[in-house]
This record gives sequence, structure tokens and C-alpha cells, in this order.
Amino acid sequence: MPVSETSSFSDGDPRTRAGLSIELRSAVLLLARRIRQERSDEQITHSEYSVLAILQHYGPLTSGKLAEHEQVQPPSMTRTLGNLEKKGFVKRAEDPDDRRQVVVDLTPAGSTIVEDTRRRRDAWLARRLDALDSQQRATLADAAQILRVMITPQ
Amino acid sequence: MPVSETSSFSDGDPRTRAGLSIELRSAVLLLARRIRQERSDEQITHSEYSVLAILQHYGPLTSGKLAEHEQVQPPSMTRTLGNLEKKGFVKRAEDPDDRRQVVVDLTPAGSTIVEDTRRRRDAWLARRLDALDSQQRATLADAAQILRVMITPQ
DNA sequence: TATTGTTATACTCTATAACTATA
DNA sequence: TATAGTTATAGAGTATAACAATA
Repeated sequence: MPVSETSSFSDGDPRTRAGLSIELRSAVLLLARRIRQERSDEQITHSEYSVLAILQHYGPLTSGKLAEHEQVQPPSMTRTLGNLEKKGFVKRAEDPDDRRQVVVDLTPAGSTIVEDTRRRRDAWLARRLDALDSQQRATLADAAQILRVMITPQ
Repeated sequence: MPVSETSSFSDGDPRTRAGLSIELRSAVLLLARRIRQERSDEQITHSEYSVLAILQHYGPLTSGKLAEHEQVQPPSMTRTLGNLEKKGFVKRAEDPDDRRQVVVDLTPAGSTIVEDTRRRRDAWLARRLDALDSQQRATLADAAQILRVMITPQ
């Protein structure tokens, strides 16, 4: 491998447009896999935790709104909610004003687990962020903002 | 929600340590899903493409080296290689010096498909990167480098 | 008719455990 | 015994298509 290379690919210099695409994609896919594998609390998966965290923040939401927030298709949310309901962490109820809609809310157990889980679930990533200097953290913070805008459906 | 907030979570200010963890995780997971869903060429999945790209760059590698490069367990790589072999894009051969090892290489069809696919597969991400200004792209490039180091097993 | 959610089904990605062949 | 890879099995996450209930 030539000494000038900083990555695995011959066009992988992240300062070029093609290189940025390659490097960003590779880094993002690896990090996503790592995050999903962090299951310090065996009671809930990452997707489930994510739904509980939304409900904790926003309060009761319909299945459709949750799917939209998570950018998944409705059947995917139905499945996640089914699992959460089986575990006793959410309850589903018909909206009395529009009985097609299902309003989802945390149970007390769900409230407890999402609070208890947050710090443990964050441990892996937080530990690595702590190992960075403040300049690097600032760069990642900026990057997260840019990515959020990029990802938002146009 | 306080006006100072930039995100969905009450501790989601990416300038705080907890907020950075939350924002980065959310952005990374969404982007990873989007990238995996980009299958402009229906012949290969993203994981398969990724293996072909490595082989194109490095030349023939053992199954173990490929698993290490992709940071997956050996059986995961076995499965991906099996799929690629069925599709005629790689061939596997015993290493004559150590017959436990399997050396994997691109077939001519594999070489063709990885080249043909690269630009199409990159289209979604590249389009969005092109919409950014050069300062934002530089930030993402820096972030990709930082993430690469963070992710690397310690 | 249009919308909301569910069921049925299938595919991708990944893992762990147990095994085979070779060193 | 140790290593490289495979087979068997399972689970998470997601999708599309077809459907039911309600508006």
C-alpha cells in the first residue's frame, strides 16, 4: 500500500468528493453495527429503546407518527410495538376520536426501563467520545448536525 | 421544549457530551439504514459490494482477512462469500501452502460489477454531499477520520 | 375512496455453538 | 492442541403486498 494512503481504497482520500463518500459510508456502517451490538441491558434492543425514548420525550403518539419519526415503514413499527407490548413496556389504545388510529404510551415499567437504560446504553459510545479532545468532539457535533439535515427526506 | 434545543431530546444539545452521544448515534443509525437501502444495482447487496471492493483494492485475500477487515465474525463472511460465489463474482481456492486457508479472488464478472456498481451505488450519498458547501464537506471528512480511529478496536 | 394499522411473508445481516480439516 | 473455515441455527431489523377497519 502506498505510504500516501490514509485508507483502504485507492480513491479513499476523504478530501476528494469520491473519497469522502467512501470513507463516510464505511465509518458510518461500522459505527452503526457497533452501536446495535451494544446491549448492556438485555431486556430491550436498540430499536425498542429508541421508540421508548421518543415516547418519553413526546408523550403518547400514534403508531404512524412513531414510524414517521423513526423513518421506518408502518409494518416495521407494528412489529417493534408488538415486541414492546409483549414485554410490558408500552400499551396501545384506540384513539376514541378516530378509531383507525392506535395511540401508544409508555407503561410505568417502560418509563423505568428507558431511564435506567439510557446511561448504560450510552456507555460504549460515551467512553470513546470521552477519549477525544474537545476539538474532535466539536467536529463530531458539527458533523452530526450536517448529517441530520442531509438525511432528512427532501 | 426550550428554544435552545436543536434536537428531539431534552439532553440532545450536541455540544454537551450526553447530547453528542445521542445526536451522533441517531444520525449514524439513520444514515446507515439509508445507505443499505440504496440498491440501485439489484445484483448485489451492500455487504457483498463492500467485499468486492476490498478484493479489487487488495487483490486475493483469505476469508479470515476479509472478516477481519470488515470486522465481522468468520461465519458471517462465509455466508457473504457463499452468496458472491453463487452469483459468480468471486472464486474460492485452497491455499496450497496451508490447506486450512481459503483464498478468495474476484472473477472477471466480479471485477466488472464492482467497477460498474461503484458510481451508481454512490449516487444517493454523493448527491447529498454535492449539495453541501466545501466547509461542511471538510467537517464530514474530519469526522470520518475521527470515527475511523474511534471504531478501531482498542 | 382514502387512511391507519395489521398480518403474512421474505430477505439481509449478523451472531454463537458445534463441527471438520489441517497444521 | 491450535487454527481456519464451515454448517446449523437463531434473532434483529427491515421491506412489500394484501387485507381489515374506519373515516
